[in-house]
Amino acid sequence: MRSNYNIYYMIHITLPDGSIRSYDDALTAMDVAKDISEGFARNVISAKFNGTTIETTTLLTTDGNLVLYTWRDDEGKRAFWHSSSHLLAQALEDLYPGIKLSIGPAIENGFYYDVDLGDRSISDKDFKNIEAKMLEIARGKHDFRMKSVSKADALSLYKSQNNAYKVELIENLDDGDITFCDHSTFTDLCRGGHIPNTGLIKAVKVLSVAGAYWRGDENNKQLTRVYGISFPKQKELKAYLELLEEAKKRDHRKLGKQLELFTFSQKVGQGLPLWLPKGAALRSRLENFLKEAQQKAGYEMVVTPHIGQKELYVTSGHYAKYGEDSFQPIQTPKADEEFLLKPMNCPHHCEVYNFKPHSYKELPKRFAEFGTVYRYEQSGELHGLTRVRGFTQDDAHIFCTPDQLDQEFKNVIDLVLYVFGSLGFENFTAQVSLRDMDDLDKYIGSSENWEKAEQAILNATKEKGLNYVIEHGEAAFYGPKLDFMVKDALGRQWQLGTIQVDYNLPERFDLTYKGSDNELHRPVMIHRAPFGSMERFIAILLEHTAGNFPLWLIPEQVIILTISEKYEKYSQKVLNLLENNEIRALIDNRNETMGKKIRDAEMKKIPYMIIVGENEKNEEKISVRRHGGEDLGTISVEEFSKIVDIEIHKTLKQFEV
RNA sequence: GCCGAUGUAGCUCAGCUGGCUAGAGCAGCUGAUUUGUAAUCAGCAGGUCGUGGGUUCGAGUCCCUCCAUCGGCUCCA
Repeated sequence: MRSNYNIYYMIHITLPDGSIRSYDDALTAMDVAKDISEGFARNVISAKFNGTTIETTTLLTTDGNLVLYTWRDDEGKRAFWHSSSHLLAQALEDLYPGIKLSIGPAIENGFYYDVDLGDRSISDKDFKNIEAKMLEIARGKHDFRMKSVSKADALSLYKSQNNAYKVELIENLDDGDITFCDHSTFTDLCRGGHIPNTGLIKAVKVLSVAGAYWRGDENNKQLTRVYGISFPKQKELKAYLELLEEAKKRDHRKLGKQLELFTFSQKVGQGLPLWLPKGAALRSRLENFLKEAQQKAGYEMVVTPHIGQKELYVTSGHYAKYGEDSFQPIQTPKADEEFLLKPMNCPHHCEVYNFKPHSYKELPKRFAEFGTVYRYEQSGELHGLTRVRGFTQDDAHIFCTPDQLDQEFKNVIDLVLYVFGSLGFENFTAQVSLRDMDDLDKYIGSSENWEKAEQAILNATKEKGLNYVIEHGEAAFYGPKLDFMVKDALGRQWQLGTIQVDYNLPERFDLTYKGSDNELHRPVMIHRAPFGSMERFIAILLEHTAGNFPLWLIPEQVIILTISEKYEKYSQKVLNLLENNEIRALIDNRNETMGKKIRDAEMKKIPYMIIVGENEKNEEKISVRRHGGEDLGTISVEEFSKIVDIEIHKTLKQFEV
């Protein structure tokens, strides 16, 4: 790497392991990779220099930190998929001349491109053509080449194509910062971060099309979004598609049907789940579990009606915000009388608080209720049990003094962590949802109170040592939130537990307490729901466990399988013994073979199978098989009860205040 | 609500370019079998092909409306 002209200075490249390589001339990231090893260089597909994503062909002219990425790194995948989206765009332009490109980023699994197709449309019948075109381009092994373009040139290019989307994007960029990326005959406005050439893309799949509003605003034109994914090897694409198939088997809608937990009826209405006996049993067990913990944590249960006068929601501010988009008021024979189905429990709980004057000595008051609420979600938004129109919140509202807020908030975090821990949710994200500072009109309440509330949440979250992310613009209209996000089988994030600080409703409902100074003060309110809603929580739990719920929760823990009808009496005796030990069991004494009964029990995902026949009857014992096939041998009911007890207490701990 | 797709028996699915009384497996019912760790055998029954219109000599199949579901977008108190 010796040059005749630059012998007086050296370039020092620091690699992630801390080693420093020195070169006496400018060189590319790929040159450094080759210098490390030719084999490694063949796998390098993208790079970062001093924290900025660069091309592998970018000339490094100064000292700095270089990170080289392969397909195994997230950064590498991002570059791979970002590059693939260029191919998608080119393929679409080839197949649908005159379309207008807008944006096309890499996403968590793959990439998309949003295009304006004019009056044409794309459906899944076209996917094969698009894939074939993309692969054809890929095989050309075209290099990705970045170039700087002046703002004027960039604008004139897209203005000549009548592409208002790109023009809008460029207008928001500074002259000098504008780059394009070329490959083959294709060019696109682009910030950079590509793989070396198109030839690395060996497998491509167009996954779906969808409408997507320009800039995510439903007032803008809806573009066509084409989703795809690509891989360096055909084998990897196949594995990915198989993974998707596997995930679909854990879909809560499928399992809910299979395990007879819940159903929907067109006659009842969309988004209105019907809980079947087993689902209802599971649900009430979950409720009791939380009730017990809440009782220890000083909550008091209340019960409030499913409807409330319209005035209630005018007072709360919800009517102004959501009135139009809600189930419309219920009329009565009396003119001017209107009730709303309750879309949340807070206004009712405010009135519960208001039933008598409070002293600071009584606070905090913690009112809890499994409150069923109804929200008119847009039809296109409904999704199994995770997004419904009628659901039950494990709701509670804490009314406390401003001084108590921090501690109360932290206590609620403990309760949520207890709930998540007992159900095996370890991979959750704590999301601190704050205001969108660019659109403050959306929110009600004083900015001073918002400031206090946001600070309180951040403090508690940090102090509890939660791994958290901050999302601006995700707050509720009346206050900031701490949401516990969990992913479903397909990797979609759902909000389960939520804790929200609210200074607003106490104001609107004129809630007060008498302080030690004999003056009236405003309490602070915390809304919280550890599950979020029973429906969504059970849905996500189903997807996480694939229906193999924790033993303490599952509706049917044990099934007794009789070898033949001759052992029915003994099986009944075993059932009674199990029931005495508070084990939930049922008997399968059908006239079927053992193989058949086991198969059925396996498919119902019952954790334990007890087989009783001649031997068991004579020895007064039971033979136990665990779901999945493990044989626990022939043991007594007492020994079995101990096994069950140990397993239950492994996951279900007592809540400690 | 918007874009795209799908809708056949309780469940899972066949049914090609429109052409005899719409098929299968599982589940159900009846009978035989009395069974030892993932499907015993036989028979029976079960569908206005999501809904309402249209095209056609003829529609599960083609077209339109509506409904529901699925993947996204927007929304999510």
